[in-house]
Amino acid sequence: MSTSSYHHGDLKNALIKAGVKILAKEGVSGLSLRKVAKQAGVSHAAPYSHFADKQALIAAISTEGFKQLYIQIEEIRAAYKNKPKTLLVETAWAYMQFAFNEPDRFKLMFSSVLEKEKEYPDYVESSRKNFEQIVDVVKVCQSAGVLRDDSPDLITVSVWSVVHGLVMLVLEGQISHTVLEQHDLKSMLIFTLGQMALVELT
Amino acid sequence: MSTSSYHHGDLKNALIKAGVKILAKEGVSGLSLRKVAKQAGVSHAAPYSHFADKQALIAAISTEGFKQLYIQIEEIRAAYKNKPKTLLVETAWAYMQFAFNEPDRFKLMFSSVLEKEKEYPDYVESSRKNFEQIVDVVKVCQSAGVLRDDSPDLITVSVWSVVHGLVMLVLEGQISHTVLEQHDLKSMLIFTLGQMALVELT
DNA sequence: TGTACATCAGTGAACGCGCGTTCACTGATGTAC
DNA sequence: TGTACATCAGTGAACGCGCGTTCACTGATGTAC
Repeated sequence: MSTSSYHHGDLKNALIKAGVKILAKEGVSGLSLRKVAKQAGVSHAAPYSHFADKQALIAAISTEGFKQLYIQIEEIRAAYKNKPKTLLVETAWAYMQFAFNEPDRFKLMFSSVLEKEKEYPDYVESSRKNFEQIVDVVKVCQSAGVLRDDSPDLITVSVWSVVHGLVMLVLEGQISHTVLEQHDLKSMLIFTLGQMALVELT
Repeated sequence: MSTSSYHHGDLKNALIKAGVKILAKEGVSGLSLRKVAKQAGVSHAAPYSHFADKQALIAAISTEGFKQLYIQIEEIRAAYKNKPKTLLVETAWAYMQFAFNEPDRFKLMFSSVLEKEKEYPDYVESSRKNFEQIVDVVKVCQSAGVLRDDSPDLITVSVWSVVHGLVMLVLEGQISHTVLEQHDLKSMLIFTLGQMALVELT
């Protein structure tokens, strides 16, 4: 599987990686099949051997992102199994860090750029799994009296909303300079999550 | 100022309106100067008499959106001056309704599609004004014991985050079918805001 | 009131560009014998 | 072990398209006299 051979060997994954790189360098609007192919060192028609069209590549890039995020949060869950307050904060913080490490992949994943989700069962499944993962964290926090004992789905939507909203507002440059200068991101996250928790989070 | 004359009379505003319409029909990625010109019934080079480039038109479309949203929320503020709980809910609801009436303009306004904001002082100013408007609502709620008595800026960021996050997640189709079927948007908004409030909002 | 003229909003042709996708092809690979 | 062959991943030319922007122009308008 030398890189100099005519056949690439693992072009499919290489294209996903290249896509992630283009996303990081040029954003969602700069993501094109031709650039991805070039980044992977392959002719611009080569991706069609592995993806039906641009949407299919986008689906794969997103899906892979969901899986990575899932793993990162699983690690948090394992580490803070018995510390619900820390579990809540660190799960949210992992989400936020993921978003800041790869802003444009994050935006892609949680946007409707992918038009026919239904056609990509792997995408749908990993997205659903990530939601269930947060529901599980929320349930632990509910049992421990950290979050209100309401419908777990609704509480999850609330918690997710507040974290997702904060992330998006910061990512999109909507939070004023003055506010950002006075507080670091993690403090803002804890403060904001703290508005929702039944107990002090710090 | 007949519409059949060679000179349009109010092309600048007509172009903004046309842009809003294209946005509604084809989304942010479908917004092009050429389509906007066509929609306004004018040659594709005509916009350059009123806007330096595409970014300038985008700035104008966003700015006008901020001004409209400001007015809508001012009406809410006038109507519920002395009912802080209702004020909070209805302000958030106005924000949400604005987003759902014109999803793509909303996304445009609160995104970083506009690259050099600084070059559009009118945009920066109206965006800042809208933030201050929410801060004022938050302060009223704090005085009335509806929201925690912390830094108004931070509380505003929290409240804004939760509402913005919920809006974005719903707009981008991230909330699962099953959850959406069981709760209407306003209930979800009130529930979510309720997580943050010190008192029952209903 | 009528005329000459300056202004400048809007026109239409043209530019170069990058895009997604297709297609006939080529050549490296692995397998059957 | 060596050879013939089928497979199919990757190539490169070509397609049509819509885009932002420029430019020399035209003709409607308002103003100065």
